[in-house]
Amino acid sequence: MTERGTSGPARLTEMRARLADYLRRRGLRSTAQRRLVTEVFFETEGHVTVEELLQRVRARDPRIGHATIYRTLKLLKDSGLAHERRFGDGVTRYELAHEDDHHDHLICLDCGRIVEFEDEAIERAQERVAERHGFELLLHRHELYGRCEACRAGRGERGA
Amino acid sequence: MTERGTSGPARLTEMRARLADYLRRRGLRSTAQRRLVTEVFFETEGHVTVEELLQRVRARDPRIGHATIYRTLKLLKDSGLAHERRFGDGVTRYELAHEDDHHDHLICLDCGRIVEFEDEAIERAQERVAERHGFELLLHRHELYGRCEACRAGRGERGA
DNA sequence: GTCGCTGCAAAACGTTTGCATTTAG
DNA sequence: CTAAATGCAAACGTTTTGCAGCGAC
Repeated sequence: MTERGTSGPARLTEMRARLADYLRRRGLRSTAQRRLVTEVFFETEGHVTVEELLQRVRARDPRIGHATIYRTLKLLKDSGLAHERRFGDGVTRYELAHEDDHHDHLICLDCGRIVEFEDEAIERAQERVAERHGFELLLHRHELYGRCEACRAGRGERGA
Repeated sequence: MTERGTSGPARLTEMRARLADYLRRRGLRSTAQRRLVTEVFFETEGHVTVEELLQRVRARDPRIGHATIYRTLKLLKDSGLAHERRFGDGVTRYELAHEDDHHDHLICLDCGRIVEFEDEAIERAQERVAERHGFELLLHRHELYGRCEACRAGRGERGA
């Protein structure tokens, strides 16, 4: 997995600025809770569920309610900093948006492992399909479900 | 959209037989409610929600409870006669399974129109991606969201 | 001092389940 | 007669909302 766009601390600064911008433009406020939730989110890798994020946030401030997490994640999504993902198991996951990410997901049905992939040929084929049907393509969801190498070898572990 | 496999009434007979088979094999029963729900489902085109199906079924027998619909749809899914689809709007839809159906969906974000597509190049590319990551590909979900021709021309209609 | 934000609890949503009763086999 | 299926209502898990009080600006 290579870094895209700015990296490390510079990227963090950039993300904070982007959120600040988004808030200011809409007359919204920067509160301690919002800062905490976004910082924790920025530090978290992969595809977090709301519940996971809530736990991490409460480790630092137990008084945070789950409504705040939901509301802040919506903000992050709307400002383009987070992607919302629903992989058919009933929970919504969020992942940090990268600069130019068109990646999709491979999910192991046995252990739940989530792998990202990008495929130019598929991207192009999608455009072709949309065009063929007179659609303007705005977004897509592409998930491949299967069994990962570890699970096929019988050494898969349960959980995420 | 071309017919695949058997067509018309022959197809209906075949589907009924397939369900009967599935039930017999597992010691399950053919009840009046199950027959009603499956017949209504067989008559329904496109991607029905549970609620829609319930309404159609209740038009013929108002005493049917929604649990029966859920339970029967699960049966239809498990016997391979129905596909379960969840397009991010919070409702589960079901569609009749065809013989050799590898199709995916194009969904209009404005009017909700659902169009089916099939693309061999994408199917092959998916296999390649899975293999590249050491996955055995079992199933996939591929949805393209955009605006259909009618909506782009400003004459789209709301609803399904 | 506004007016947006918080936390809580309650409501909403689609779906599943427990149970007493009915019914297929 | 047995065990599966039904309908109802209650329970479920996730997400949303109403609201009184709090706090950013």
